[in-house]
Amino acid sequence: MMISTRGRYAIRLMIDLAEHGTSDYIRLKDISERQDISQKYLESITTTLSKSGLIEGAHGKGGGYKLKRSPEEYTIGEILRITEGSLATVACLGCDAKKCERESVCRTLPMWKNLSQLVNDFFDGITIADLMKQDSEAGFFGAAL
Amino acid sequence: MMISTRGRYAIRLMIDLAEHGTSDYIRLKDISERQDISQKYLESITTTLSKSGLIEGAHGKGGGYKLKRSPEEYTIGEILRITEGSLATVACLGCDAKKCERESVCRTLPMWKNLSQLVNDFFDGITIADLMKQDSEAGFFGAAL
DNA sequence: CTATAACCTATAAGATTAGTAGGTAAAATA
DNA sequence: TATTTTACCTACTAATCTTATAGGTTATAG
Repeated sequence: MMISTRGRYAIRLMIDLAEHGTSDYIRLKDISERQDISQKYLESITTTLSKSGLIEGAHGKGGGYKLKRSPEEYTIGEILRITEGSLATVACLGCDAKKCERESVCRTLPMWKNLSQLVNDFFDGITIADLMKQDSEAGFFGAAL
Repeated sequence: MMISTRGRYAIRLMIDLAEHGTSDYIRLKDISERQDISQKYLESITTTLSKSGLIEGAHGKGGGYKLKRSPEEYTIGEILRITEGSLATVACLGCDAKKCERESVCRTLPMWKNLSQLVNDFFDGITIADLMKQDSEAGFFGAAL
């Protein structure tokens, strides 16, 4: 029942881009140092984010990555669904779930569906911009749910 | 971000006990057949549940397992925290989390805390008894959150 | 005393996580 | 054009977690 480092690092990376890359490209090297995350591991994450069109990269000197939209246009839900594969809370609701023959009599399925809805709604209600302003209004977002 | 089979099977096992064992002990063999879960795997789950005092076992003929309380006195949260180890949504909030030195400046920690609270509250709001009556009022529980 | 069923310890295959290693391609600059 | 810089790409790996299985021991009922 855990969000893995991959998804968490992706969020921190996006926040870092939002905070430091108003218009310029930001080097992975800098993000790696600021966030204390291996540059190589970050690379594998940017590949995913780039292919999904969330960020764009530029080669060579002066290159790096930057956001393709403004921070308030990225929800955490979108980022996590891309980097974690899915936000399903049980295997039978996941992307590669095979049809379960107990489905019609399953006493727990509705509960998992409700939880999955809750989790997705929670993350879809928070944007990168929300996490940036956190200094002033610490931990207040997401609490309304 | 998934509840594993261990936790899910534990819930099904508890429901099975609640439905079939009004006062008698229920054999694992029967639960195994009804739920289509390996008896050996169920054994490892009952060990955990028994040690935590949620169920009690009896040896020999006529033996088996039964609940120690009535179904409405077990929350899903309690069962899952025991069988899954924890319901933390990120490693840094888990049981064996080592102190994170980024904690004071972490832009995402409040979000994880809010989510963990949400998930725990969700599961603590549902009992075994709720899951039993599901036939009539399918999927209605937990929706109030 | 025998059958039954929980209880206990150890092992293990498979999948996932969390990276690492080493190269290639493209862009800027000298 | 040569060099540096940076993203981009493919493959590999160590460690951990999940999902069990195997085989034996203990306690109880009849």
